[in-house]
Amino acid sequence: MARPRTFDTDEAVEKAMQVFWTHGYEGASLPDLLEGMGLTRGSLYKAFTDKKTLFLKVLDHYEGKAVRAGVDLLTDPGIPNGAERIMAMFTNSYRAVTEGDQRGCLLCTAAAGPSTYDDEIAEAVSRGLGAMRDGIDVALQASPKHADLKPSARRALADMLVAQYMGLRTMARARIDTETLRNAVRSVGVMLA
Amino acid sequence: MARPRTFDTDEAVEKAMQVFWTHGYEGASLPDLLEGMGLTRGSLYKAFTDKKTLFLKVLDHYEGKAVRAGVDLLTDPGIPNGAERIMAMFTNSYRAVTEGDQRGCLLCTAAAGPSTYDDEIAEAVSRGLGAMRDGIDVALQASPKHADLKPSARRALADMLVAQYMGLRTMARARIDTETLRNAVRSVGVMLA
DNA sequence: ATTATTCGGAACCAATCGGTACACAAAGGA
DNA sequence: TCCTTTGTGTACCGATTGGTTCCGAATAAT
Repeated sequence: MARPRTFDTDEAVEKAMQVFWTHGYEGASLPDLLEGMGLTRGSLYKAFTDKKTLFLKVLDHYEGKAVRAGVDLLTDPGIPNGAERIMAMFTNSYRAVTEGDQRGCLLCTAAAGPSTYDDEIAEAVSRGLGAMRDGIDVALQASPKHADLKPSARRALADMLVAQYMGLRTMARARIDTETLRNAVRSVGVMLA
Repeated sequence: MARPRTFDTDEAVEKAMQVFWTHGYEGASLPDLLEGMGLTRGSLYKAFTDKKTLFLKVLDHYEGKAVRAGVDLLTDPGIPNGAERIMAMFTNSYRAVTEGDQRGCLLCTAAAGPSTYDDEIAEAVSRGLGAMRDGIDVALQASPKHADLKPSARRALADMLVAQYMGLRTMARARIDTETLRNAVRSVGVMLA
């Protein structure tokens, strides 16, 4: 009954995510997005309403992909010791940098940027970080050294580790030297050991 | 021999800092800055060359003021236990939020933003964070529990604490609930105790 | 008083911003 | 086949961006 889309919406969101991830929300211009997504203004606005709505979709996508991957790792029973799962998460972040990815974490970049003045973005960021916190909490329950912490204390430790994660990834984005990042990760390991 | 400035440069930089602190580098428009600083385009460009140069000046000013205050606290012999100094720094950050200041840390915002693509800004951010790290390192030397760590391990712990600080302040900027921030600070206290 | 010099202010600039309007293309239902 | 509906592409929009130019005003040295 009507002309079908010639592009895949999910693919387009995925590509938009790459653009936002690199340039940040405000730093990504419409032309940047159009080129990265491989479509024209008409299509973008028809399918995604406007830039902010697209960004919210991208944040959802990021949660369902990057955050989800992290949570999967944090809850992976294949690694019996939960502290090791947490360390794997931090080590992965470090390795991303050494392998050339200095974009940090999209959620963290959004936290420092548009979530300051936009409630919906702030809410999405908060949701994503909350998911990470819960994942860490589950991992801590599987850590011999932390399993019998009081739930409130364990949860507080998880909050601290989320902050640690954010700081680490923000430092990566600022191109802080890898030695410093390595040190920070190492110290987290000492703390959890 | 020539007409003198009718405004004080340091005062102008201080006011510019407030604007950048609130809106971030890219988010602060020229009109924002002009209004906040109380001068016109002609004066601003005559005195500060351009927006980026002004921002670098602002970062210097921030280092000489906010960062310096933090380092002073971290090295304050009036608090004999260095771990307590560090906790005072984190507690101050938390209190800033409860008192209504959700702007976070200018350095951290710059880290997530323009330092990604501008080398000079990245360098200034790195320098400021390095100063904090050194301050924390000094504090750790004055902590009975950490004084006899190997210097490399102590330094690594300081790096971790800087990341923790960045994460905490970035979360504050994203308006994460104060309970979470409180938890994170509390856990840092447990770790250092 | 004259002059050299810099300041402050406003007009102005091209470029870019996010977003809209509209004509055309494509597809399925009648 | 025609018509309705929706996607696509392009031209266009006003607003805003950071930055420049230029002129009158102010000041200090001569």
